[in-house]
Amino acid sequence: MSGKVPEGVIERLSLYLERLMELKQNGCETVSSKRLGSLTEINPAEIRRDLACFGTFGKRGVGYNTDGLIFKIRQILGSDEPHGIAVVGAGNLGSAIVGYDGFSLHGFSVSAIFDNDSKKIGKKIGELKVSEIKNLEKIVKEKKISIGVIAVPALEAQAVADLLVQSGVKIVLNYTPVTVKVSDGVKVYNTNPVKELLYTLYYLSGRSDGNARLL
Amino acid sequence: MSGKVPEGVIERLSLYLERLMELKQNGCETVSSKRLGSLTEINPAEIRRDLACFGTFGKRGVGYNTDGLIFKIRQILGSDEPHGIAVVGAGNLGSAIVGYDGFSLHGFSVSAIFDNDSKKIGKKIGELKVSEIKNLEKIVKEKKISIGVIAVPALEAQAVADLLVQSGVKIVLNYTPVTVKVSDGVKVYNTNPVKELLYTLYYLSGRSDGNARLL
DNA sequence: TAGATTGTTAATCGATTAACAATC
DNA sequence: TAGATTGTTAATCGATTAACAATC
Repeated sequence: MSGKVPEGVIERLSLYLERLMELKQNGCETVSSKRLGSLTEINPAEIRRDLACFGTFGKRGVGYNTDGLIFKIRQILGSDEPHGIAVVGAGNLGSAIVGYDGFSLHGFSVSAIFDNDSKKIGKKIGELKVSEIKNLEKIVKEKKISIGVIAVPALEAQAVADLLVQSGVKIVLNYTPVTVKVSDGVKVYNTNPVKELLYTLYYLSGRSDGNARLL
Repeated sequence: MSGKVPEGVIERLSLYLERLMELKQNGCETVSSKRLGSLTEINPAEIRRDLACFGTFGKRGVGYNTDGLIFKIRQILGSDEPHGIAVVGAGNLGSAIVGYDGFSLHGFSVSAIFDNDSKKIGKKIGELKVSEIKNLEKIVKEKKISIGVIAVPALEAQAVADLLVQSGVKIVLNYTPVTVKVSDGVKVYNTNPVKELLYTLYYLSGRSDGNARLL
């Protein structure tokens, strides 16, 4: 097991996790690779092989214990522990992210929001008070926040990224259209609806055979 | 040329496009696959092969004409024509999307925004007036809008998706954490920051060798 | 025991890379 | 002409799938 994990395994793992959580909610205690394969449109053999990278979790003749597999995948990904998120920018986008309710199921939670606009500082967004951006480093370290979200105007994106990295954040989600650079050891995910749109356009405009697998 | 296009080519094409537009801004009239390769961290041979799927655009001994290649890639992707976007939901998220300035460079523009809250209807967000959701189908058809964005509470996501599809939209960007289903011929992109976070977590937590290629 | 389904090996498939003749 | 770089073929690499013995 382990050795080297093929490209794509980790991406699929989070897909399995999502479906497994749905199955669990539906009271499903056991699931076969065949079943999970039909839910995810992934070949059952591939699923078994993906899981085999990390150990043997199933029972021959039976399948996988839903709960057990959820637990295992979380362990593999690292989402078995809680992760704090710091949002920088308390405008429309920042407020929307604070209100996003897709994080909590996976142990993520927005635990601080920052702005440099004195009119916004101290105001409440959901349960959170907007903090001064000057206090970012202190608060990020205090709360051991590992994820930073850039939700400021594009021009300020790089400066915010630098500040986040300096404060010890390990993952940066950048919602501006500019590409930010960070030092090694920190991972940036530049969200980019345009990339997806372009990708999808191609498969719609009759330029392909139309049998594309979308992301 | 053409035949069947390998998985991943289209994704890379939009990356090339981005870098090419930067090069153009810097006054670069010609670019070699080697240069583009170093900017994108993609093997030059792969770039040439990717482009060869669609024709021969370069000059041996010289490279590619920046402008010409931009034009060609746009043609391939379908972003040589303008595309209208309808945003549904005039809350924080919808407002943020209207203000997003990454679309215009690629011919996308938000041309309508909708809500069902009478307090919001008629209000201006940026240059746009919020329209009643009842008029969505009419306006989408009138303006020949091909892209719909779901920026409403999760519970309403599926209903909005259905309405968008019924109105003739061909691409749906879903910003809620629920997975929406649409009929064949329509492509949904379920944006999912959680998927990216989980993916990235793995490569940070020392569980891998740390040499992952991020999306 | 018979049926089901895993874990894993071997076969297939497809995508990436290297190499090089063509040619600007 | 000499140097550079393409377009393309052949070689490599890695990932997916099929098949099946192990075993619940």
